[in-house]
Amino acid sequence: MPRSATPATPLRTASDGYRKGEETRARILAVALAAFGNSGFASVTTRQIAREAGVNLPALTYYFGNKRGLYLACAHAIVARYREGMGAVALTSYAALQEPLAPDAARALLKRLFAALARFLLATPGAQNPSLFVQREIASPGPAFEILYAELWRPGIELATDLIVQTTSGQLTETEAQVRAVLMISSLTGFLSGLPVIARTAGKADYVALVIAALARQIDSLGRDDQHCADI
Amino acid sequence: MPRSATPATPLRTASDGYRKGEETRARILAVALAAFGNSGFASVTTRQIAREAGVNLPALTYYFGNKRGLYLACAHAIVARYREGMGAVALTSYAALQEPLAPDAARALLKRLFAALARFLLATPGAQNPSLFVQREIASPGPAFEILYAELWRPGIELATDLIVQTTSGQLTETEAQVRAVLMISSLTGFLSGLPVIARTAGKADYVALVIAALARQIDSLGRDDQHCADI
DNA sequence: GATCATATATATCAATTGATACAAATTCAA
DNA sequence: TTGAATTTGTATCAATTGATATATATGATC
Repeated sequence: MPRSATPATPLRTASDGYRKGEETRARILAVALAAFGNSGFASVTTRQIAREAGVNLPALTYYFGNKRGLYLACAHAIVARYREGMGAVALTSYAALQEPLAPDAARALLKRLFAALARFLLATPGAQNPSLFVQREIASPGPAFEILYAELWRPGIELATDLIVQTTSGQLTETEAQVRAVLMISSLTGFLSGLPVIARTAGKADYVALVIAALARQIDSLGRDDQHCADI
Repeated sequence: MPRSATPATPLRTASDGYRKGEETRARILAVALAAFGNSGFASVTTRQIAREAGVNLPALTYYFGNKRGLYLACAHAIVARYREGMGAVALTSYAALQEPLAPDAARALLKRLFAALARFLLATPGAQNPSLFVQREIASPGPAFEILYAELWRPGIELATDLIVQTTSGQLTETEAQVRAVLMISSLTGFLSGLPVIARTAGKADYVALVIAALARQIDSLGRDDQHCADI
């Protein structure tokens, strides 16, 4: 009998006994995260997850209620992982944006933010990387869209947008800055999706450094209006 | 009885008789393209496609052999659409790259290439937009990966990479240039994926112009090394 | 050790899915 | 018109899927 009526976030008695179940739950979650991230909600079967996690089918129901509950649990885990990896840098920027911010200071924060994001995304090994999961859910909303949008997408875009506005001393409108923000973030996540394919032709390089350098250069060119804008 | 033993690309007798079938085939293909692009191969059922196309289930088998064949036909249609929309601009660049190319000329070609790509991708209405289909297949290879990789991804990346190398007068290594190319292309496709979500907060703006302007500015900053590269 | 909550395993169901056999209708050439 | 090829429609199958009823095993507390 399941221990909870709301299986998506099962209640756990305070007593730390029965720890084995927690490990099983974590193992299922890790397998599901990789599987869903790779192939999407519909492509992955519950049996496949159960087999790879070394459990039997009803274990998924026992721990997560149903397939959708497992998927939502993955989304929550992803949000937690992002907070763990990006929370500090994001909070620093949030705090700085509370008071007037000089363009150069904003630029430095922007670089630090994107460098942290690049490191966070490119450091996580492929199967456990949360980027593809999030990308998929944003591109074609599924059960976890609202969570990921409210907890990751919107705050991320807004933070980057605000920093870009400050970096350019208000030369860009809110919409223009938002377009830049989405373009920069998308370039990162898109690069990550293409990474396995890139490694197919080019060898293994220090892509983290290369990506951070490219983004830093792009951020540098943000506040400057002395470009020689040639023809279209 | 199906008219062909290789249903993926059914043979059609030269006589233009029986034209009604060709229309039905096109209708199924259009519906499938939108459905697969939105939700991926596994999420879409053959019945759903048949219903939306106004045909019955065996019609899919009759025209495309099986679900996989229909999916591959979608991939081929996407390649054709890309060729139609981008072929001219791409060929111009290919021709120019045959002989030595001045940085400013390469930069102009690069701008024109990305402006065309942005227009092509952002102009196509959401449901019929091929970008999501391609993105999905590149991020997690499915039945159509080889086609899209060989016909779209690799040539596209290579062309942009070569133009970037020429624009920067060889200041960037092949790998560095490739990273920039993937980042720029990914930013476009990623932006497209986020567009429905963006329109949720910001209103409807002329995103085409904004995106083209942002990319042009980024291209302008490519060949210049007088940046004030501050802290990380 | 008794007892109960927790955890795992077996067997099975109802619904959906891709695919097919086969019949009926339509279209074009002779 | 006749007839053959093409196109559309009906009914159904075998496999897979998510989920459940239910039995067994394990761990904790007294």
